[in-house]
Amino acid sequence: MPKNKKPAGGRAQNFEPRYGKKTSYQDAKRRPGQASAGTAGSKSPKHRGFRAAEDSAPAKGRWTEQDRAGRAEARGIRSHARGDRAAGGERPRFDRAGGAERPRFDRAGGERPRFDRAGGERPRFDRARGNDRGDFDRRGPRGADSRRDGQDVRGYGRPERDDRARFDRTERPRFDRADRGNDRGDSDRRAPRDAGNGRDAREFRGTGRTERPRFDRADRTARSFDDRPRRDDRPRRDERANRSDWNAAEKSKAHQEHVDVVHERLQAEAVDAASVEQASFADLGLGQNIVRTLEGLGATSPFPIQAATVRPILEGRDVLARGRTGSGKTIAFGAPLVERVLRGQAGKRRAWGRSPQALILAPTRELALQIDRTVQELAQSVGLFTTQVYGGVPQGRQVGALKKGVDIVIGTPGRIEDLEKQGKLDLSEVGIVVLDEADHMSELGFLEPMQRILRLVQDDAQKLLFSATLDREVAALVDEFLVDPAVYEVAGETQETSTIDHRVLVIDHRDKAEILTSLVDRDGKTLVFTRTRAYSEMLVEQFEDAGIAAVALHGDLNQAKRTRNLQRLTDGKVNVLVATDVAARGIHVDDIDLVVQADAPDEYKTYTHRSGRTGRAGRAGTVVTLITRQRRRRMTEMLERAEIDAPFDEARIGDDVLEEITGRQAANVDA
DNA sequence: AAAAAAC
Repeated sequence: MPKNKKPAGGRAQNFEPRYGKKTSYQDAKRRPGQASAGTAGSKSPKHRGFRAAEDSAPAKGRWTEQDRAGRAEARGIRSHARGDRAAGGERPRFDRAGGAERPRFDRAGGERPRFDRAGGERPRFDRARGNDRGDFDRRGPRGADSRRDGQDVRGYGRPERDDRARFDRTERPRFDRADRGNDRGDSDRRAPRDAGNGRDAREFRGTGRTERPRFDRADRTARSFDDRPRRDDRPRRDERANRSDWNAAEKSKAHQEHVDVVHERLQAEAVDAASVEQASFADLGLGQNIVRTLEGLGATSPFPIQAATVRPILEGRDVLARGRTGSGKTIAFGAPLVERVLRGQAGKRRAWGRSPQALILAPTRELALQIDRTVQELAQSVGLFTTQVYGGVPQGRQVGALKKGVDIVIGTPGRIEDLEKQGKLDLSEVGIVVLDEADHMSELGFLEPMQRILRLVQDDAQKLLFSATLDREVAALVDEFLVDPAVYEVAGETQETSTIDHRVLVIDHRDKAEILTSLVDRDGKTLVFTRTRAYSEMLVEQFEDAGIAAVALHGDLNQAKRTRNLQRLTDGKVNVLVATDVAARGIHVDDIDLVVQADAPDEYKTYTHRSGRTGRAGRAGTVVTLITRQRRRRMTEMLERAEIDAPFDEARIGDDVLEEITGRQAANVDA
């Protein structure tokens, strides 16, 4: 029954682990997820990330280590493609003149590429001449030695970065919450000027790898669609066979073993907030209308991930980007995508029945809807049209919109394939594809539909892969569909620069129901995650019985209920949403300040994404995970992989710690 | 093992 509202307990407690000791990787000065003997996830010979001694045996060639990593991480695809290239000696050429068929993206433009042709020729990156690893995969050998030689443990391997991101948790300053929002470039639209003092202003240059294309303004060159290599110049599909077999086998093995697969971290250009904060959206190359619309959306100056990706996307590059949850990824791909479609459509907009030029794919319908809300505004401002294509609703409206002609399709894989097969959605002119939550879209069940869809768009369509947990799990897609992708992440995105407090409550199972009720009995918006649909329904009932209005969100509900229930939380008509992992990724509700994990997640990525429903765009939030005693070890290991340091508290019904969690949040909301 | 994604 309604209780709590106790004002904040001592703040300091929130940052002082009172349970357990520091996690092992802190002591070891090593990042979780690093492949090594001591790494969680690679200790067991049964684990996919496990590297036995013989693993580092005979060097076979310069890309052998990568090859090996690829086999473990990408189920062999990547190595295949590499092998072909290496054997061929030279990277496939894409000779524009010789091309029998021009990409259809430029169909209306006569002989000239229409899509961003101002910049002239695209620079050629000859992989065979030394950049044999590409941007996607240039991490050094993963042998035990590479960790100990003083290099950045994260694998940047660039000595000049030592002044900045050491990722050495024990040495990093801790920030009080009061300071937050002032020291983060992305926490505040006011873009603090003092951010990152003492760091090098480092733009998008590939330090230490001279062969990487640079993105200084001066020597930046634009690339048209025509300049892009055609996919049939790449290794043929039959030569890359049995990918699916690999996937299925590896995945099912992982499932059988209940292994939380830790993929190798993607190597990325770390974009320093301080180095990009000067640029405005207009500076980055976006047009007036879009810039104005962004302002209307509350985006007056670019967040770091946006500052990083807008330019390369406008240049036509394939881009992989990792930015923490709530860091503004939708705009990071949405704005340049609209700009680019606009440029490619000059003079031929609004033709009846025109086929879409861009496709944005999301793993859930709610996320597709949400992306559309942002992208549609941007598109409208320049006279472009978007439509959603997702399942669970009658297809009539979607088909009707497509008949009239749309420029940008946003949707989920199933319905998109369905309409395409019915001949009601023509993907052949799609020149830009975005995969939001790309790592998730590369998982079993999603990967093959994604591959089928990507084969339907233009061979040389630009691909943009975004996720807060982007890792090498996307390798299967990258190898087949991306060309020389640029990889970005935002520097310094660590727990210390986050606005999320993490707590773990160790409870008795018999207390669980009552503790859950007391946690959601509060003023702010609370999102509760369960492992199963049934349990989420059960909890809703339980909360309602306790007089707390709550709604559920899971895949057993029809789409109308799903949409309505989420809306009710957004509108504030209820304060409690109980959801399965359908709501784990991407969903943005402005002011969720407490996430309760009624069931602990099994995977660290799930932890990251669920947690990311709070603490968005620099706002404060708390994540509480309930576990029983016997799960402590597993929880500790998962937190290590998620790179989260959270205090464990024993809790019983009515304990102060519960009041502290709920009461403090209520106080924050008032503030 | 569960969840998501088409009808």
